[in-house]
Amino acid sequence: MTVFDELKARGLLAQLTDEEEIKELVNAGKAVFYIGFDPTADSLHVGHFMALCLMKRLQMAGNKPIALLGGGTAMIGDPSGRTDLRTMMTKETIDHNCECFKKQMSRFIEFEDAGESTSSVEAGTLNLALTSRENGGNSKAIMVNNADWLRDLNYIEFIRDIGAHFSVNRMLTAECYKQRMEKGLSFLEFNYMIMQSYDFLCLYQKYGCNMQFGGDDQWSNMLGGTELIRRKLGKDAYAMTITLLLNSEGKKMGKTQKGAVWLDPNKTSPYEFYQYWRNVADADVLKCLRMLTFLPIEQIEAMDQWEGSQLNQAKEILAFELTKLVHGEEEAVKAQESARALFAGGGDSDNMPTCELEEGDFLNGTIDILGVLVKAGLNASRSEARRAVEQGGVTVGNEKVSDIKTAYTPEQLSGEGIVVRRGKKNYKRIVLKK
RNA sequence: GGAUGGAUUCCCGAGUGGCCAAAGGGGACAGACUGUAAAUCUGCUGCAAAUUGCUUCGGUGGUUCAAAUCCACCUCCAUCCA
Repeated sequence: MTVFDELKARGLLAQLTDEEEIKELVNAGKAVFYIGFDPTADSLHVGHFMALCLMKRLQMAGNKPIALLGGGTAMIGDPSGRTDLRTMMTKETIDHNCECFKKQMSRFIEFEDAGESTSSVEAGTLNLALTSRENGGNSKAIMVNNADWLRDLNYIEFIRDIGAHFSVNRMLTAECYKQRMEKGLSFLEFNYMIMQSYDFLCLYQKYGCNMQFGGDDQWSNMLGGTELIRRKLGKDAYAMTITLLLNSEGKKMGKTQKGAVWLDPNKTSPYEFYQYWRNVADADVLKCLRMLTFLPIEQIEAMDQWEGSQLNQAKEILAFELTKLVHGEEEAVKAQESARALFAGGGDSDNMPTCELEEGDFLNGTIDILGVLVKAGLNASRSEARRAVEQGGVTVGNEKVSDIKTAYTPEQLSGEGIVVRRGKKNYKRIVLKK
């Protein structure tokens, strides 16, 4: 199966400027494509992950990826599909986020070393990659930051040179501004599309980048780029968007009430990450497997026959595969084992999230259950913890706690400690700090 | 710059002097039922030393025994006019 057919079969493709052309270029490994990532936070999330997977897939087929960090565009903020203004970030925050993105991305995608493209290299594999300076031979990715060409732009020059090619009338009809037409759109944000279009032009000129991929919400911005290239250079460039990963209720996936599901293990632990996918709705499992994992498409199609509780296995596979991709096999195994131990009952609790209590946490030699819940982060406040206990949602060991006055002494927590559960899925082991 | 309307708890939104920690809905959380799913039903949803106390209704001051509610100024947003 060709890459293009595979992408299609996985339901990843949303909109394309020219299907035949793109298909041909991509299958032949001749595309130089870019995907932009605006550093709006200090970690990548699931949406970025999909884009990185796409990058990986195309790279494996011999195409050359360019990862564009939006150190310049993040100064403006993309209004696409948003109902409100993004909070403005300082340069320092943006630069810091760029660094974080860089590190995370290098885990998924193979990048050229700095300076590699000019100097000769000794390692055999790299040499091979450099046999041709044309896009065909070298499929190692490069990383660029649009801060390099956007931040120092001269305003007058820019609007004469680039701005003149944009029709405000047309821009206003763009889908991505729809929601903002009701609530208000500042001139600052209105410029975002032009910046992104300019990026494409720059990359086209500098690296021969002839394709741009991105989330489906980027469609308008991407078209701006292809059009600009045609007007400025009279050349064809292509754009293609990835389907947004929506759940059966039409909401974006990868979001929890606490916020995004991050790829950074310090922001979303491998266990939480695993649990997120373990808990997707029946209706969404197959879609997620297709769009997010690298499992052979035939294998996924076979699971399509599964029904009812058998789907639980599919969820386990999904959770495991994704955790493996993001955090590595070792972490994935750990997460799976602790999940099985907790939900299948009893067993090994070695990998359970643990909270250590110190001497100061005890008042008059004891700590009450509410204190434990808050300390363990299972509840945000004592009031909340109280409610959880009163409604019968708290279990210590195998015993339901029904009295909010229940208290524990350091002796009760010594050794193995106790396992506290709030609700069905939130566990924490409490031990004494040594 | 002018006119008008607006800002209420996680979100939407009611409240126009005491009966207001603030209706209703959504979401979240907990319970029942299940398959760590969905749907449904029930409870619950500011904080705390908890039949009580404390802090909240864009901001700052003021009137009053009493202010989300009245007054003044300010900030921000939307619509129309320029």
